[in-house]
Formats: sequence, C-alpha cells, structure tokens
Amino acid sequence: MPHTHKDQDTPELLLENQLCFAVYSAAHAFTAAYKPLLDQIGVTYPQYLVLLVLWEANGSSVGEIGGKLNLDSGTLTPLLKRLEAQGFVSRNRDKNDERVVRVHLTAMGRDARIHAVAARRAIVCSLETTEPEIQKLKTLVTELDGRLRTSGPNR
Amino acid sequence: MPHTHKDQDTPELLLENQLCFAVYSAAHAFTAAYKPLLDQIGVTYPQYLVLLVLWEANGSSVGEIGGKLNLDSGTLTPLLKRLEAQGFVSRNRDKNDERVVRVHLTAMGRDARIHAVAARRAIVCSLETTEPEIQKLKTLVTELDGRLRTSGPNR
DNA sequence: CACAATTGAATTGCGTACAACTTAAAAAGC
DNA sequence: GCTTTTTAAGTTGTACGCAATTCAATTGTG
Repeated sequence: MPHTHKDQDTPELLLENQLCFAVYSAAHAFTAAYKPLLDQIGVTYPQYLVLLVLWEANGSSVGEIGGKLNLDSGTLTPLLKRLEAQGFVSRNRDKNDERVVRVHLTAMGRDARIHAVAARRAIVCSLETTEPEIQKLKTLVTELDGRLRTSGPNR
Repeated sequence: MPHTHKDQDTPELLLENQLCFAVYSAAHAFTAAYKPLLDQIGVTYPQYLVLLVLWEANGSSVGEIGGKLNLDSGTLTPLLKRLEAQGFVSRNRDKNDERVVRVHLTAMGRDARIHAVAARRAIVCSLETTEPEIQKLKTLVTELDGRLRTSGPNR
C-alpha cells in the first residue's frame, strides 16, 4: 500500500539523516554552551572568535581576520566597533596603506585570554572526551568544510 | 627566550585547534553550498529546514517545528510568515486549542520537495564521499550536539 | 465556578551573516 | 602623470537567532 500515512519513498530527506542539520544544530549548541562563560568576559561568541585570531596575530587587518574566520567586512566592521566600544581592541588605519584598518588588543583584550582558557577547558570537560578525540573530530569537520568550500559552481 | 614573537604557552586557544570553530565554519559552508540550489526553489536555508520537518510531519505546530530544529518562536514566527507570504505554507490556529498554530504545506510547498531531493544529491555528490561515511560523521556530530546540550549549568 | 499558574505564539531589541553597493586609496596601464 | 582598475572598509537592506516580555487561551487548584 503506497501512500500510507507517512510514505517515505526517499529517506534522503529525513531530518535525522541530514549531516547539514547535525552541523547546523551543533554550531548553535556550541554558541549556547559558551554563552554563560563568555557573558562573564563580556563578549559574544563571534567576538570571542575574533579575539582568538588577535591573540594569535595581534594587529591583524579586518581582511586578515575575515580571511581566517570566513567573514566579510559587512559582518566584521560593526562587530569590531562593538569590541572597540567595550574596550577590548583599538582600530586604526595603517600608515603605509590608508585603506587597511589594523586591529590591536588593548590591555583588557589581552587579559581576557586567561578567562577564555578557563572557558574552553570547561567546555572540553563537559564533553567528557579526550583531547585527541576532539582533534580527530575537528579534522573530519575541517575536511568537510574544505570540500564544501572548494566544490560549488564558483571556485 | 620566553616572550618571543609568538609565544604560545597554551596551544589550547589556537584557532586551528578549535572544534567549535570547525563546526561554526562548516555550518556556514553548508549554508553557502545550498544557497544557489535553494535560490532556484526560492527559500533560504533555515526555511528549507522547516520544509524538511513539514514534509515529514505536515500540520506540525510552531512549537513542534521548533522542538525538532531547536528554534524558538522568535525565530520561527517571522520565518513562517515569509514562507506563507511566498506561498509554501498556510498558518492556522488549531480549532481544539486556539493557542497553537498549525502549519500546513500548500501544493507549491509539497512540490518543492522534488527540487530539494535534487539539491541534496548535488551537495552529497560534491562531497565526494559515500553515504555511509556521511552518516558516520553525522552520528559523531549529533553525539557532540547532545553532549553540548545536556551538560550546561542548566539541565 | 473563580482565579492563579502555565502554556504557545507573537513582539521587541540586539547581534550576527551576507549580498549589493559606495567610497577612498593604492596599483596598473598607457 | 593621468586615467583606469583593483582593493579594503564601510554602508544598507534582508533574514536569521535568541533573550526577554507580552498576551491570549488553557489547565490546575481550591
């Protein structure tokens, strides 16, 4: 009897079979898990990602930050203005090239790193897995990310 | 010599070691990969997720959709209004409980399923992996999602 | 039955994301 | 050297995503 109640000729589109949804949901879960921890520092999750970049490469340009996080200026400019307004960073035009804006950590931005380390440890702990397991999964997801970005009609 | 150039006492916070960023980035990559395909149907990626739910459970309430997608009414109400304005669904109060709004697919919403199957196949194909591999990774990510959601200070 | 507590959507406000466009500065071409 | 092209940020408009609040309908309790 075809056309019964829930006739699934294609299990391909069942929500629970979708890797894309699993990733979408996990991304939100990470944001939510980090939220109470980042609230204490006073930054949002995307702002925390920007700080991760700056702790590694202080003085990066808006474009460099965007290149690492895959975000464009339309997202970063207002976000950086908020980080600046809250005292975490300073934004200044590069003397040698007035087109680029360099973002530097303030003392406050530098200090926030300590709390970030603690936050990250708390999350890892709550995952109840080993660091190697986390890195293994990270590698798989990064590989997926790469394939998605290098395949489309463009590029 | 401590404090050299890029002194990393804690590789814990290196961007490329962050599972959370890998997931964050992959989620955006999925959205971008689906975009040109969904553009042809005329829906956004989150709207597509709602359609996935409805193709499986037509007539779901706003709350039921949100329960499956982990989205609240603040996100869904305007999204559903747009889906309705574009002719994919209808929204009506439940006769037995005037608080709940039931969402039903229109003929157009039902028909869009065909194109969605094609879109999903195109994405899977671009990943150059087998369906079992995709499902394996999906399982790992879903497990991660679960741990993140059941650990926090709440719950 | 009356009334308090709960529930389901909707609304408001803020912060991403991204497409499309603008503007200013630098690089390239002639 | 002057114009054309390219590049880097910023701006504008639309669509999420979520916290917090509101409002109406239903449920629970005395």
